[in-house]
Amino acid sequence: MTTAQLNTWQDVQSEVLGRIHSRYWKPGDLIPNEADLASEFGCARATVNRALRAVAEAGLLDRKRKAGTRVATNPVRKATLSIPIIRQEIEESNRAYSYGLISSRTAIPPVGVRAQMQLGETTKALYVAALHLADGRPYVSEDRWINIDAVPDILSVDLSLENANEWLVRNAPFTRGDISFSAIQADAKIAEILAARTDDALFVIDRTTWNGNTTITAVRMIFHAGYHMQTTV
Amino acid sequence: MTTAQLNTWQDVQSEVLGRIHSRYWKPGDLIPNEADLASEFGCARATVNRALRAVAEAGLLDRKRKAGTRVATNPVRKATLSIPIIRQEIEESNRAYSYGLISSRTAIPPVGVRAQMQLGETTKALYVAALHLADGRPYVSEDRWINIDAVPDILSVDLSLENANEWLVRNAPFTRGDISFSAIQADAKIAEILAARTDDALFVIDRTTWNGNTTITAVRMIFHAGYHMQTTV
DNA sequence: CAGTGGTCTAGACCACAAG
DNA sequence: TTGTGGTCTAGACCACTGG
Repeated sequence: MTTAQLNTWQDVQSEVLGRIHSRYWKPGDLIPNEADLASEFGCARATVNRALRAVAEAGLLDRKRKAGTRVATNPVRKATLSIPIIRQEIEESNRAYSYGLISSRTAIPPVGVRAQMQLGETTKALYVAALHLADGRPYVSEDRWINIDAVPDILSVDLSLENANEWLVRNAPFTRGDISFSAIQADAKIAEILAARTDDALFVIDRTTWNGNTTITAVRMIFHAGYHMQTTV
Repeated sequence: MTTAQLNTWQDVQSEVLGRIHSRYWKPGDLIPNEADLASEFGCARATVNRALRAVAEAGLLDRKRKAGTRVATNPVRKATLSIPIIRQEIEESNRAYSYGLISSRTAIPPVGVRAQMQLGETTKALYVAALHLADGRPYVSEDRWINIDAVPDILSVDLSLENANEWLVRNAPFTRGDISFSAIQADAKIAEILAARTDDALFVIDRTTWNGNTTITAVRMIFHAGYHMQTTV
């Protein structure tokens, strides 16, 4: 295969992707090393490296020192989904965002939440229930526990005016988060909140965020019936 | 702020993350330019660039030519979830994987699928229904339409022996895919297949994949009741 | 041990966009 | 117009790991 000058790493990347898609390099194949590709493409090795690294991050190549670079046999497609800030998600679809605080109080969390947040049996946390609306219609309900020790300032915030998530995002940076997606059947209570029918299937996101080893908050977001979360690979 | 020599881009990255988390650089702040940081850290500008680019990709910085680099005000957390190959997902949890073909035939797809796949009104496609099991118990049902024009070889594959997804992954590379996650209520038919109860809430992934402008396949995966998809940010 | 990818450097030029 | 990030280069050394 002869190749013209490929000057940018994007050029190299698309050449590489082309060779994979055309099956000129097949799954499992060892491809030439960076130095060889660089001289073939007429560019510097660093440029080839940048391109191959990008393709490897996308999951289409496996790279190992000494062993070389192979076309992935099980191209594990990585979908990057940006965890939406609800307000943005709603406003980007040209609907009016609004927010209602349902309840806010300190209490000892139930055992499940306590375990998830690694809190003691007698440690109180701030419980916040709220509803986000799009064009006045229920969009997602939010059930949140906040670790007061980690974020004491939260107690002085008026959560009927400012949405807890947005306050936390701005004032309580986190280093790590676990996210879980699932489906639940609506019970009478959540059905009423979301204007759904009992037994409707609802999409749920559970998230716990940490700053180092300290839990910041655990939240369950239950979306209105019919919600889809979408992304692209 | 004085800083010792930071020699690797990872060093620079953690210093930068530290300054963001400690709020030494606050959301919205303009941070020094690459050249200044390079001299402060005692490394080359390319090293700083590599570090800042990584942090920006994680969503914590916004970078613009001429305008400089700012700490993101709405740190859009990007969760990368690797779309699982079902067999791997099951085997990694130390359960036995098995697979059953329910049906395989060519037919004209229903209008929704036809639109999604951009097929003509009279174009036939291959329909495959299958069930994946973990330790003999239903794990996920798969309902798939395959564009025969794009992948004619699929017709000569014995899909009772080889799982359609794995065959496609190996033999029909794709350039692009749309994915959607949602929740549905089990009807009698799917409830029976998945050993669930009617009205159970089930987690669903719909995926359409393309090679250039050609649709390869559209698939709906309906997971057993109680399934969680998890990831980390 | 030796080949491969991983990274750093110093310098250079370019593309974009704010003023 | 000009400051900023984006990228390329050529060369160098290092870290990991397969054989």
